Amino acid sequence: MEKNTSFLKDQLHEHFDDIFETRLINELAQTGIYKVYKKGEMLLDIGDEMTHIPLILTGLVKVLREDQHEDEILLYFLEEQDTCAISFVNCINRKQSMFKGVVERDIEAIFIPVENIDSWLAKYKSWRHFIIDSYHFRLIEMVESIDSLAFMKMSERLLKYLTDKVKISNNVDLEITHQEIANDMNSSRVVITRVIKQLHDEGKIFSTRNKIKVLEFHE
DNA sequence: ACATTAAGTGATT
DNA sequence: AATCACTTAATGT
Repeated sequence: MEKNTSFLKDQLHEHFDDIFETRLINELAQTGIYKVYKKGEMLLDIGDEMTHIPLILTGLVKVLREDQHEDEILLYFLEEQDTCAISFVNCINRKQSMFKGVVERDIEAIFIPVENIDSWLAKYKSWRHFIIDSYHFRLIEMVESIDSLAFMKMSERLLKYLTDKVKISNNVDLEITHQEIANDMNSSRVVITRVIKQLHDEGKIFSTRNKIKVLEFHE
């Protein structure tokens, strides 16, 4: 037990040192549960009851909304230093999740039990800021997602999707199929193929089987 | 060489 | 922008 706690402490210092104060890190290390998930595993399904919230050390999780007919739409990604504050509210109310979380790139995370989350809000300023910032950031991403759906043309949406992927993976070379993109964007493969071809011809991307290189993107 | 999976295309709604 | 039906190209065994 002692060994495990010190391992968690090290991990937290490595990834969250600039966010959390030492006393909080000690508490997190005592109550947190360290877990590793592989790509493709589901962290959370719609309807699951929330018992823990994740602090992501490494890797990437994508958060999706799903309708009754298994159609999915990508909402946002969680990466290092992120948590899902939305799930935190669910925790406190003991409500079921509205979202689905799937591992996009192998993750290491520390799971914090519900019981502590609430009391730490009053106790630790850094924890309070962390949760509020996270909530704020998630909201901004949601608004972007709505804008994209409501106002942008397919080609603009796709380019935003691709450039977001580039930013997150720090790599302009993406390994992805048209079908996977269609799933994330709740579109059809044929439509994606045609828009990809258009962007390719415009010189904004370079695409081959299973690969897309993003040539033009702006911060 | 063959089977499987990804991508391209015209026609239609 | 979506769907159908089909073709063509790339890749794995």
